[in-house]
Amino acid sequence: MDQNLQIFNSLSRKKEDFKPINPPFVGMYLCGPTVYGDAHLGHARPAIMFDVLFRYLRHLGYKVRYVRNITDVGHLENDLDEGEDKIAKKAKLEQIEPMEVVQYYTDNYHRDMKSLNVLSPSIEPSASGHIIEQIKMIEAIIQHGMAYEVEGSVYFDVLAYDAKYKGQERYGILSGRIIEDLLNTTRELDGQEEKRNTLDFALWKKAKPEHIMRWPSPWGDGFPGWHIECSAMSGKYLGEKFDIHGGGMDLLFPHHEGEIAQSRAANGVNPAKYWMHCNMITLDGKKMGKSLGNAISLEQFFKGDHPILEQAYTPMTIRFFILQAHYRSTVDFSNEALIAAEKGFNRLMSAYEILNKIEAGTESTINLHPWIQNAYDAINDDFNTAILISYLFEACSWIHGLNEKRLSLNPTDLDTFKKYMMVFTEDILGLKNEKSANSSEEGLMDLILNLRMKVRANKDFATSDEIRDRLLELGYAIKDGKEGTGWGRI
RNA sequence: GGUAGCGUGGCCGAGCGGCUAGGCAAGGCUCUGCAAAAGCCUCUACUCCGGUUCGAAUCCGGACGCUACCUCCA
Repeated sequence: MDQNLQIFNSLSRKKEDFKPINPPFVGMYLCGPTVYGDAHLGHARPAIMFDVLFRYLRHLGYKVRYVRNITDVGHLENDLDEGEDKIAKKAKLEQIEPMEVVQYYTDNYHRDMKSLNVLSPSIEPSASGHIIEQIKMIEAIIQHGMAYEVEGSVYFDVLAYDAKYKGQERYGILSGRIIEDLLNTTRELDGQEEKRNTLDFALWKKAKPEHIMRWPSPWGDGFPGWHIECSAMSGKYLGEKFDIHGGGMDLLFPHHEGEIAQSRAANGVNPAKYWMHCNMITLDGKKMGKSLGNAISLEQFFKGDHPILEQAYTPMTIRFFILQAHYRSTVDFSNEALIAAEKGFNRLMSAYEILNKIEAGTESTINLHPWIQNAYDAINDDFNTAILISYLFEACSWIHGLNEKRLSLNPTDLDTFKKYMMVFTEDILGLKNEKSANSSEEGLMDLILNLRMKVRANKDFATSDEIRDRLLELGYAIKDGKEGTGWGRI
């Protein structure tokens, strides 16, 4: 916990020292997915970024409660009165129960996150399970005069809110938006006559008779608005004021701005001390997004099943690829970039494996301490995983040096080196070797390679090359080396 | 139009005033029966134009180009 962690706070647009509100406890909340479609590359980024955050805070000794929600109600297709719940729409399309859609895509999301070695959050609440909390919160906002009911729907009164907090934290504090500008530039949308102001947003929407997802409320049957779920659930599990709230940059406005306004209106406080936003993953320089139709699902990446993909990419390649860029930068997807990431990652993992076989020497020719501190400094500097990875590659070349006896470490230092390689690679970055060979395969290959070695000793290169070529056809690459012959699946 | 931000070597990507990451590709070398693999070495870039400074990719001003948000979005 004695590391000097700095986090870029979207609220102040500056890096700030991380000081938890209630050490050693840390509460963090990440806006999870709306489960109406397959998880795509864009979902992976915040999940991985918060995973590293979660892992690191735990590594530092904090007691972390990590809440990541599942949004399974309430997202309007648009802000029109005809607006229809996303889940309901999908359900109608596929002729199934809305909760069936939710279950299916939630399972998919979990499966993909698990492949990416993303740890489960401490609590994963769903919006549909917290309707009562949301209603209570809306009632509080109405009571404080910052929301109003019209025809069974409830809207947040942005101007009333702004008037109340003028001079302190106006509406727009997070996104830098200015009410007057918004009033001038907000597009004219139809069907907004219920609202007092175009900026107002729905807290509760009346459900039409044909609407299938609906809950009873003091204002009649309906469903919650988009932003209220996160406010209600974060408040319930993390308290009115917690440490870190995050999500994709596209949620900064209006979603997170709305959350701040709702929480302040209901209980007077900005819910989070630090707001973190990760940038977009782009495809040909354009944001990858479901609604833009250019999203490639994680499953498609893992299987190579998409016209744009030249090959399949393993989950760890995806994770490594994302970690190689800083979370606040956009990262542009391309086959070339992913293939580069794949090769780099394999090199890292093969060195990591060799490390286990290194034997200690009598003295140390590597000074580990600056390296360890540099690596910590990198992660402390607003999670600069790219820099941290560069130190891992420095370590790679040491490992090769140790392996070839050009370098040496005494027993204590070797243990330290191994320990920190594990800390940085596995514990913090969550990278792991995914080479999977079952034991019978292992045995068979040992047998074949031993036979080939004998043949080679007799200079029967025709046979040895035949073995090599036939194995290649079967998808196994032979790697002759000084220390014997290794192999790998292609 | 408003609000954030970006423009770095063949490609991807760090960088927050001097020490000028890292990965991939490329070239060379080592190893090797050959090949592959692997390892080692090499490769000095910051869109443009001004300014501040002893010194700028890094700060300031301007131009051009690009992106995100302002509608659902990770």
